[in-house]
Amino acid sequence: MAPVGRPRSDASHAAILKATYELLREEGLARLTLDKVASRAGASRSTLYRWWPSRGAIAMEATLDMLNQELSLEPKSDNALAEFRRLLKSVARAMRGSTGPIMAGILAECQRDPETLRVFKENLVAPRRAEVVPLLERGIQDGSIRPGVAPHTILDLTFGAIYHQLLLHVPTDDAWMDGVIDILVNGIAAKPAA
Amino acid sequence: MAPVGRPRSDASHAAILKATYELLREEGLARLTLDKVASRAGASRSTLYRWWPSRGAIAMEATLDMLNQELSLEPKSDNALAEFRRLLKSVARAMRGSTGPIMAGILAECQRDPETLRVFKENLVAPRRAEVVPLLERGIQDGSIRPGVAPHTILDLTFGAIYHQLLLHVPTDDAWMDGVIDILVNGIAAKPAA
DNA sequence: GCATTACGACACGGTATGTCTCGTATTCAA
DNA sequence: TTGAATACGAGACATACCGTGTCGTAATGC
Repeated sequence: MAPVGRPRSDASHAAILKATYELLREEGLARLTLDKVASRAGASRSTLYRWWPSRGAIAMEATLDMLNQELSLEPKSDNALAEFRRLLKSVARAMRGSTGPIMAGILAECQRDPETLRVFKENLVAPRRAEVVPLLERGIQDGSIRPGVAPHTILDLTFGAIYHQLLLHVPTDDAWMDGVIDILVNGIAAKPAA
Repeated sequence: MAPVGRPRSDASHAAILKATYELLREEGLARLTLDKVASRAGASRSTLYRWWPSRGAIAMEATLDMLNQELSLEPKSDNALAEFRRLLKSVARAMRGSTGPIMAGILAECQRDPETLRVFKENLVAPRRAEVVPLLERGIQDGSIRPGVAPHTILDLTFGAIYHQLLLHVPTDDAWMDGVIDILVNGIAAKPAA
């Protein structure tokens, strides 16, 4: 049971993630090469390949580390719908910074590497949804959200809208996000009786 | 003014686009190389580079040719909102076939090549929106869509949702699309009086 | 000490890129 | 009919990155 041999170097691990993260901010995932990561981290490419299967995997780990710091769901409890609003705005705000292009790059990488997509869904999409879906279900029960809508579909729409702007490189602002939320909450159909 | 010298070969042009299109269906954009395109088309790589600046540009032209055949807005005229519904379903249906992965690949390519993104927005996104936005504005005027919503934001949401499923490789069906449209039309907020 | 594992440095073959040269083909104008 | 201009297919070339492998050395437990 006792691990034998020289242990993995935490310093090297940290240096690699740091170098990856810096390079992602500077040049984006598209121009990220393992050569650059290794040389900036003072590591060798062998070490990278020993611990990660692909470029996408390294970028993913570096990004998840960063995202999980940046985005934390603080569960204030008033109306569930109001809380959902706050959540969306915080996501949109995060994507407005240098995190946005990195996320777009990761989504792109997911298209060329199924394994990266799997990790992305498993370690980012699924956990986030697992937090938000109960919130929406609570909203249905407390009467702020109408019954009959599938929480997952709500999330497809909202994150879809944010991804859409990200991928098309359309900058977002609070007004845009307010418009999105308004449509999402109230719909676009004219009310029968105003 | 008269063009001098040997004219561009239409046969070669067509063969290249056909080869590109076939390879896109077979292997996707991620595995598309200009070598393969050239050899399948019986052309030389020189010819490809003479007429297109990048892999993305070739893939884009081939895809636009195909998309513009596949998707045609047939303007039946009843309620504008009903027409919008039909449009969305036809887009979702198109993305369900082999076109979906190709679109996802193009969106990915756009993240690594700004010029490809520019062409994509200019030749696909913008013209489509130019068709649909007036439809939505008509819906506002004929009373089926409530005033105050920005047509562009509606499209950000709807296409965002479709792209979202595409990029995360989540297959869609009619039920999902119905759910999306329901939320979009009616919103998620509980009606004050049911 | 000794087995075991991690490390950095480096080399190798493979693949795709973008640019270039070459000989040949096709068009128009003189 | 000749020549200038341009396109074509074939292929060479340097470059870049990839993924793997080898080496000598360093660090840990027994």
